[in-house]
Amino acid sequence: MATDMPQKDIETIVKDQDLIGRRHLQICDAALKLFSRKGFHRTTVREIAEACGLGIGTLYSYIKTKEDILHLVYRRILESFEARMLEATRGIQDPRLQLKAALEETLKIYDECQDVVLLLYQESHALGRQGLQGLFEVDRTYVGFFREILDRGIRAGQFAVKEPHLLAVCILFLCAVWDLKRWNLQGYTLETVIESLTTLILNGISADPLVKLQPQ
Amino acid sequence: MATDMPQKDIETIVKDQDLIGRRHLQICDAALKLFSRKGFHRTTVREIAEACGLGIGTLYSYIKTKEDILHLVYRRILESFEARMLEATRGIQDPRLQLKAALEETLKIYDECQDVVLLLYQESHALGRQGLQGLFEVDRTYVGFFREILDRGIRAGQFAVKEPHLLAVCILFLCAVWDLKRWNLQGYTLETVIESLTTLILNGISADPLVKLQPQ
DNA sequence: GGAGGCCGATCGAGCGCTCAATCAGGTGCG
DNA sequence: CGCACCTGATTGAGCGCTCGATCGGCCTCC
Repeated sequence: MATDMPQKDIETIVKDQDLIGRRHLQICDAALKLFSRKGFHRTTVREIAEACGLGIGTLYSYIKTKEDILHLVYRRILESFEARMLEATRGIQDPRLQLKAALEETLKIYDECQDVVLLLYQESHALGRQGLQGLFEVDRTYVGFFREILDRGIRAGQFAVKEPHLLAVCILFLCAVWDLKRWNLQGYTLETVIESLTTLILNGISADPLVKLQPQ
Repeated sequence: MATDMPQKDIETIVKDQDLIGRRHLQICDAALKLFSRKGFHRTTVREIAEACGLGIGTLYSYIKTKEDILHLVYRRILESFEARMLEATRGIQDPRLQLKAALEETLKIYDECQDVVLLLYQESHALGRQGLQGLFEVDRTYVGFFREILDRGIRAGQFAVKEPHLLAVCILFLCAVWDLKRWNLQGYTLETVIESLTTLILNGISADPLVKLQPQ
């Protein structure tokens, strides 16, 4: 599962693989905080070095360019998202309930990590072509996950969807509204959003319109 | 209509208001192309000056900072979006049809102006607080427009929506999927997306589930 | 002649990145 | 054990450069 994404392995001066791993974690932690607060462009490499307790030169022993740091951060984030997602929906049989659970978990993740999601949407264009391809790949597996749920629901006759892939993309995208439009959603709670989106989507794709979730 | 948004009027050296207006248009046109192609940060003021046929010094007679240019561009874009939107839905009585028309027009705009929409989502954080407030204001009127349609539909008993504002935000946001996730939507046509989103949303909020649009 | 608009050479702050010097820990030898 | 040696990680001053912004002189038109 995405463990073998197109790695674009970062060139390092240092040889020790174990050390590289630890340092990369260190760098990610520091960079993530700074990027979230100030954005990628406004954060200097010096700041990152200072924040993770390394000299600039040392930092550059573990990366080749500033962009590499962004790449590290993204990779780490998306892997953790995907893991949580799989964990939260594993073993649910009913497609309707599984979709509901997937939506709920994604929104919870997005709620906890709003800084990160903003970073993903706003700064990803700072990556080069190769870096973007890597991101796309991960996103595709995430979307593919929603798509599988939709497909199962369609086969079971519960969902009426003509373009499952398109819809999967839309559903996942819609979750980001909570982060990208939060300034226009003040006053709403996470629970309200979960409920509203779930209702909208489940009703929107339901094959049997009489079985409405949360009819009220 | 948004003509009196919090203007954050740009300080200029030049006095002639008419000239300022023309020059600002000139600057917008040039900057928009460059920003779309290279993003805000990677575009230099020198390039903008050259592209709009002004000297750097002259350009700086019509703005105070580089950020001002972004602000000008955004203002112009959003005003034109709103105008098209109003034009396309004016006079439609049935809330269902009006919502459908609003969705369709928004998606068409977003299709034509994908560079611009990307710019809006990716670079808006380069604006200061004041600039952002201005954007938010315009976005709110745009959202408010969808909200009015929803409210009318609710009063008419056609829509079952608990949180109309939240839903309006979601609907408008969802349209951006066509631009922000286009790399994952290759192969789909604008028409397919319009149809799928319209179906999803109208079914998702319909009070009477038996009246499905495009049941097929 | 002077006010208003135009110009681009110039400034200097700030950036990503390098590299020669330094340090720490392991290894072999007497 | 102690010393010499070596490899590889660490350091930060500084290089080269870019960019936003300025400023003083120039042109044009009333």
